[in-house]
Amino acid sequence: MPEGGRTDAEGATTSERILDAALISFATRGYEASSLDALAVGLEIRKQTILYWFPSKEVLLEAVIDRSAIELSTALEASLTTAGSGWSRVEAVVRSVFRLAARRPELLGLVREMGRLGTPAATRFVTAVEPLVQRATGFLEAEMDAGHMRRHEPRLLLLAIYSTVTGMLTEVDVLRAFGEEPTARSLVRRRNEILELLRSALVTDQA
Amino acid sequence: MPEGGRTDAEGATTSERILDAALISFATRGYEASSLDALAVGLEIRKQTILYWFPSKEVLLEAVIDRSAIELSTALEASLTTAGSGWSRVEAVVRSVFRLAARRPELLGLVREMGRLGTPAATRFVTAVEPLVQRATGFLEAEMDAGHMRRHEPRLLLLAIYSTVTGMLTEVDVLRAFGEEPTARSLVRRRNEILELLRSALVTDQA
DNA sequence: CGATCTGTCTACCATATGGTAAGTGACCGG
DNA sequence: CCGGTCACTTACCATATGGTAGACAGATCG
Repeated sequence: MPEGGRTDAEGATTSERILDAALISFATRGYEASSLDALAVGLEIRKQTILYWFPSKEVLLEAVIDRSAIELSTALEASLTTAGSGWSRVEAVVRSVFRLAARRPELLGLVREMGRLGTPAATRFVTAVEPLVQRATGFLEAEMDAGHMRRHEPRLLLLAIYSTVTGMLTEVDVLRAFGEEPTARSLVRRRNEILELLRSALVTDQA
Repeated sequence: MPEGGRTDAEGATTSERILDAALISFATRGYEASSLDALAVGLEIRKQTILYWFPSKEVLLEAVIDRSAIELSTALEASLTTAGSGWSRVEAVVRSVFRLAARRPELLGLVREMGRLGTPAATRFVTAVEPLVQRATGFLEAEMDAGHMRRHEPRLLLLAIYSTVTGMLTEVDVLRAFGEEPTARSLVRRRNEILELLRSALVTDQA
């Protein structure tokens, strides 16, 4: 009972394949600039098959958002729970975001696209990720109270970290302007730079 | 000799008004999602008037990019030259970016849009801003050599600063998720947070 | 076997898009 | 006062878009 359409050679259902392709297109070209026709051609499928699974383009967007929010939350939630305490935990989360970006760059790209799709799409995403933000700010606050980190407004600090990380991960063209090619080696370099920066900005006792 | 079309009540020529409206639309809705028809309606002008001044949508984009790059460079170049040395100079630049963002948010929005418009649009912008990057990295390197700042890879550091600042300025929806309303008061708060963060990350002797 | 359901397809359609061609009226130098 | 240029307009067009209606093949089931 596949549920989601016929499965292809690799065992992916049709609706999954559509979601994958849509995510990539939305994240790179943007939602409005992505056409169902182009999507269909890329999938070697007729446009109406897309509209069979997702009755409108907007519904497709919502499905993409929901799935991505879950995937993102799961990955981050995991590293937020597992890792140690204090700075090492911040480091673990940043590392896991970079790992995610290397494996599925579209996910980060979609986050970036959220800004453009105002209400209600962005709201939907934001709501889905909200618990994650809560946990993260809670953690930061506790660390500051314990004196392990320099005191900052937790939400603003988180926003700054988020901005820095996603920016350094997604702005490929700006990256090129700064002389960084989008290679795996460069990704590691950027990750280390961010970690260094954050550490010197946050940690009080460099133990 | 106005050069640029008839001047309206406020003395703006037609082509200037088109450029202004296009900048705002490209920056907020995105280039592909902006239609010449919509632009024309907003300006209470016929679409063909737009195509009279800018023979194609792409040419219009290039014009918007060029003008924005100049405006941006001028503003930053000024604060990079005027201000003192060391940390106070970094602070001055960040402050001037925030001032620019308060006055003309579209400019920062367009920078954000660059990523999506791959070659050749992004290249065009990047080339125009290139000298600025050179000056900035040069300055940072000198400060590090002088021991006023913690040592980092200058280009990566600049990229990180850029990411943080533009992120905290442009991601309105994400902002809301973090509980920040896009008000003037919030803007000041975000600016101060960034300055604090950067200072503790960069400055060695807190003099 | 026949009825029904599922997944995909063909055929269309109204609208919006960027762009071409050809006007129209105001101004301007000779 | 008249020919031409400038700024802007109306008329139109090919294409692309999201979406509707309905046919068709294969599986499932009574």
